[in-house]
Amino acid sequence: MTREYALRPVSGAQVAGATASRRFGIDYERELNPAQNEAVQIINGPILCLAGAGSGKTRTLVYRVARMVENGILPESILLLTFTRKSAMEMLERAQQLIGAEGRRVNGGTYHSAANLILRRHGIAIGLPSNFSILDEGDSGDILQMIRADLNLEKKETRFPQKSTIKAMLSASINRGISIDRIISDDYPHFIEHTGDICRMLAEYAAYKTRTHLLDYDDLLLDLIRLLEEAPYARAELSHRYRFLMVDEYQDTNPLQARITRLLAGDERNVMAVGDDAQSIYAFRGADFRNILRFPEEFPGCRMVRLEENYRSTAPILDSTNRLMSHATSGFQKKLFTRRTGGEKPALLACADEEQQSNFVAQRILELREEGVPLSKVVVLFRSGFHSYGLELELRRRDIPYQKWGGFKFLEATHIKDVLAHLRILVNPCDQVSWIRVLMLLEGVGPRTAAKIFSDISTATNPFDLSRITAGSKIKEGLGSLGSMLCRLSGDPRPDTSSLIDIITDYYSPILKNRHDDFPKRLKDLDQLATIGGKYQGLEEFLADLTLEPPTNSVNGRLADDGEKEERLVLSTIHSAKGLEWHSVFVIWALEGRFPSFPALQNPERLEEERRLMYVAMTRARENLYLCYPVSIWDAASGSLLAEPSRFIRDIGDELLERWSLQFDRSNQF
DNA sequence: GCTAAAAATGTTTTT
DNA sequence: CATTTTTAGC
Repeated sequence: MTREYALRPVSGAQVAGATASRRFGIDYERELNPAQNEAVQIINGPILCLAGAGSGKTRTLVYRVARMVENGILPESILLLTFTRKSAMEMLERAQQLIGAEGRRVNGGTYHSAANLILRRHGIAIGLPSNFSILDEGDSGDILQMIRADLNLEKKETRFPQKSTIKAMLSASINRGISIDRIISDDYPHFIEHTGDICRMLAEYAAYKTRTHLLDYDDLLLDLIRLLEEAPYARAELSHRYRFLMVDEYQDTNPLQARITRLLAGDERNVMAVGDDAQSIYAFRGADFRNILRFPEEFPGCRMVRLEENYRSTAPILDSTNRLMSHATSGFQKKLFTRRTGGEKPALLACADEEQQSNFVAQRILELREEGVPLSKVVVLFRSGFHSYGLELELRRRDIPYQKWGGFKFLEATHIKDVLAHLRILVNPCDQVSWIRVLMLLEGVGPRTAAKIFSDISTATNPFDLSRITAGSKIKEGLGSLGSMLCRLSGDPRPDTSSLIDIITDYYSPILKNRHDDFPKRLKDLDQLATIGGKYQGLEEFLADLTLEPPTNSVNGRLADDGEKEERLVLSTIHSAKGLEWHSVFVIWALEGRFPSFPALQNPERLEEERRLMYVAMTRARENLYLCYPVSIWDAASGSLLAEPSRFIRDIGDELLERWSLQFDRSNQF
């Protein structure tokens, strides 16, 4: 997502009116509906576009880019903020298809990736060095655990929150703009007695990050705000450079991102926000659908356009999703319409158990393929990553190729993190977390010894000279080979990321073989890491991108690097499926306690979010929609029997769905 | 005191 | 299945 950028002088003519030539030969009035066209033609000033599911939102954004460029606006001065890498890529690709090479010059990415780029360049204005490393959730957890040990908070009689919970508290506090005390007393009342200790840890965490030049995801946003508010010169330059902002999925922005939008918009306020309050599904990370409703107040005089015609789904599917949302207790009431009459009602499948659910899905998918629907046009959606485990077994048994989105990520795998830690040390030798991770890979080194060795390293003139560190002979041996490798790597004047990874992999593979039985698979992952690295010139850029926009391949799925463009079924969490569409959609585990999920059952606001999540899932379908649930399942996690179909199915009602009854057919079992 | 191996446990969703 | 806690071993 990173691209080289050259600042060019801007003249007044670039925002000229509609008289500019139509060089792309686009007939806007014919290719867009009136509402879409209105949104496309309004270029200056704030505009809010409320776009229902499947209403041609991306199309509108892409055409608007074309219109702007036709008007003489430099593609470079357009900044497209989207929520996921997938949608950013899709948008830039489609812009390119429409207007050619100039489309490539449009800037696009997530708020976090934009913050990263801007801070690398301008961060120095607020005292931030440009070689900072970015922490993912796991890294933050490692640091918190270390701090907990340092503060002697390890042994507690009453339950102390886990590191991931503490991080979640901090994130909630920052992203929602609520004090940490209130977050704990409202959302984690059972930990209230530890409030003091948690605050001590978090203060230490903040100090630690500053000291070692580390930024977590939230810091990227916070520091960008700090830069824009405290460095007027940088802000002026940036709002001049990104003169035209477009934000997709605005309903998923949080207060910090809204503030960034306002700051970047500058005085000209050329901002378009696109979104749908009914599809807000990121409240857990501070997003607030009311943000989009507040947009007109934030940008007085803003124009409003509504896109309500759905081009995606058939009428029966849309009827059921409209019905689902008519039970919503908050948000705009609205009804999408479609001209795609005909088509089947969504199918409802009560399965005996998980096995039967998996069997049905697999079998039906094969039938669809017979009917001419390729695997790649089919998706199975579920609430949580682990809901697909059973189905994955069945798919493997039947040799149905699939890829899984969401759930465990490539870079969360230990072997990937190990190799990346070596690279991070090279970029940022103050990075204690990575050092300790690397040192603990050595025979005989645990957390204690690693910390000791690190304190020696941090005072040394050359951090990679490990030969003079005092340690036992066994440890010394390991330190020796680590040190010589690091010296070799850091001595390379023109390092090439992929060969760096290869050298580290050579060093690391004995360790890998020692620890993991499945090392051939993991070595293949490392090969792939090197391949990815080959696409970057700079190491820093590679590491930042990997943290912000990780590859979507799951570790255990078959890797996509084997060249052949095989047709594959997609398995995805609903969150990862947002903004996309498929010919046929299966939603599995539509069961009280799974979807809506257990933790959501207590809280009406969360339940509403689950409803929107179901809405997002169902509106992905063009032609076929299957809602499946096992009739009764013992849930070990909650210790209860789940035997109620999802309340959302009841809300839709029987007359809009078609019940399929499953016959037992033993011939399919083996 | 520290490390390493073995048993237990428990899972939303993502940048 | 991967992390976290417990226990054995050095």
